[in-house]
Amino acid sequence: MAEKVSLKDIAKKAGVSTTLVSYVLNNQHENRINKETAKKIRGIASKLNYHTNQIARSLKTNKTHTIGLIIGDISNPFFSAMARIVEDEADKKNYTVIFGSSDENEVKFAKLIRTFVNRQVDGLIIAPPQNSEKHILYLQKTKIPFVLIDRYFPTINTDYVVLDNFEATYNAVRHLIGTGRKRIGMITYNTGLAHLLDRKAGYMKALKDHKIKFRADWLKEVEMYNNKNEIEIGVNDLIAGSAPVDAILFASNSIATNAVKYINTLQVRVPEMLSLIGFDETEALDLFYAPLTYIRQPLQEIGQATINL
Amino acid sequence: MAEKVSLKDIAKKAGVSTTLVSYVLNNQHENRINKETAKKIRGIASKLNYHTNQIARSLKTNKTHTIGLIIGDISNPFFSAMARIVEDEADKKNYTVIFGSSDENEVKFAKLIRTFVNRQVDGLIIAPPQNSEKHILYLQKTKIPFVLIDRYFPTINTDYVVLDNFEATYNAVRHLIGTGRKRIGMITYNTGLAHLLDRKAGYMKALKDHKIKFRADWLKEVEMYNNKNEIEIGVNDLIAGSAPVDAILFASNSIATNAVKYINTLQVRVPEMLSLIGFDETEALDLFYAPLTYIRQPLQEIGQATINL
DNA sequence: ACATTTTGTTGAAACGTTTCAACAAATTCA
DNA sequence: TGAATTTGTTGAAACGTTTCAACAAAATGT
Repeated sequence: MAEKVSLKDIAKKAGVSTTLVSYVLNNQHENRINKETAKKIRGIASKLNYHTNQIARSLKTNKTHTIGLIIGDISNPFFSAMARIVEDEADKKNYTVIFGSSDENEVKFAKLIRTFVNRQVDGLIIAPPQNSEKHILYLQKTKIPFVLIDRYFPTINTDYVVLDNFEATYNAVRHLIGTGRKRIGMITYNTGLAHLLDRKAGYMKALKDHKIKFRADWLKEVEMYNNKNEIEIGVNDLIAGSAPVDAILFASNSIATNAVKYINTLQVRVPEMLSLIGFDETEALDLFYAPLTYIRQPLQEIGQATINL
Repeated sequence: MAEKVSLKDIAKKAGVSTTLVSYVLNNQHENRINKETAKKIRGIASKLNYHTNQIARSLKTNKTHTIGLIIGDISNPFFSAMARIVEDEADKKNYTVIFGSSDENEVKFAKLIRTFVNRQVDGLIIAPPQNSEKHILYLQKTKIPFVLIDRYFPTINTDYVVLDNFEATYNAVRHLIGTGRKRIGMITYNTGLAHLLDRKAGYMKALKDHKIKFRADWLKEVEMYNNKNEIEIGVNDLIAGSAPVDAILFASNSIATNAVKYINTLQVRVPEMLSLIGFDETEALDLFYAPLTYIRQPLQEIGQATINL
């Protein structure tokens, strides 16, 4: 029971060639094939509970109908939301997605690329970590189509789908200023990732354009991982330091979550004493007593654009 | 540039047979093979930037080194945390994971099973939705190893890794009673899924064992999807109905999140007026002004046990 | 009646591996 | 020295598909 059944088995049972079975089951040459034999073949196929061996098919056709998704961490809500959208879009086109978390680690990232390439994925969707330029360049040589999401490398000419991060933070800061805030801090990562530099640049430019002199102690840069402590120190500095701020802009949802958790334990009234703006909506923050403003990424559109590329 | 290079290419360049190349690259028959030729082959392989075609290998070996993960929704924190752990464990054994979200929908679920089986996954990890027994039975015939997680079917004899849900809610309720609560409500799904029935049963039994007479209007059962409204109505009934409760037990993280969000907008002091206990820790709830108690699932252990099976 | 076209079907090669069975040459044994 | 063993290598089949090129039989045209 449940032995593997192949085209050959069907062919034998039907007394025809495997070619014919293949044609019928793939609806090819429909105009040529005898309706009766076709029906018979289909009958046998379903009686034997035949299922195409995709591996064999892939080997022959050189298409795996698989797309690889490499993100920072699938358990991060931002990425898992992304994954869900990619999955749905892929499904519409009958693709399956395999995923891997890089933990923003260049070595793990390289390994994932290698694995996915070996598996002959038809395409890749990638949120590249810092210092991974060379692997992106490698990928280009390999001719496997890929798209960067969320991040990009200004020095490399690739397809990418990212928010206009500069504009996003620029507008956010302008909004804060519009509501009367004058001392605006930001917590971001100490990284060279272009999208984060853009966010920083947008922040700076907005201050400048509104004649607010930027102070170095308004900007806190933390590690990308295990940064809980740093974030708390940063928050402390910002609200209790020599020049306390009246608003903070967080460069990512995970920074925002950690910071807000901490602020939650403090005696700070939000938004009366302190305005907060986050990046990437996340359910986690909905429960904060004061509603947070978000810079929302149009994930749906991003996902779709990506798959289509 | 970047043309596909195969064993044959290496063999030709090295003037040996593909057999030998295969042996060398897979470190087989090491004792037999001439060190020099081995080195030469390896040299050529890396110069040509050879990478095994896993598809071809899989076809021959009948192993794909892929495991399929079918959960309710990858963007649900509980499942994405699960996915992350599965990924890590799989990675340790050099497996890749493909995933799919069933949305608790039996039809989508069946399609995922079919897809993954066609792709010859080596094994499956499944959080089965309601009414999917027949697909599980089908899977058993197919001889593909699989494990159920989070849920199980009492009528089917399978491997599964689930929390002792009965015990968990039993203890939670006992704890509430221990802290003086006497009118304890529960919000769960109106479903036949055994693990949720267990949670309900644990709640009931604990009440009974502590001589608290259960009242039907303490128990609210909501749909598994699009239940925001129902949950809010449920919460309202529980705290403002004819017999207001002094504690609520939520049967899942998503119920808890929705409920707490709503409670957050009300004039209810937690935990003074109302105790809350959730299921499956989720970051979302950390920001609630009052710390919530959780029934935490030992995800790590679950993941490991699962992969090993 | 013969040539042409259409209809229905098939054999065999190919995709890139793995692996069995075999072999010649070199080495060891007695 | 001849037999036995070890060392190093290989040809070819197989995995389950897809697809090209070919063919016979039937139908059509003149």
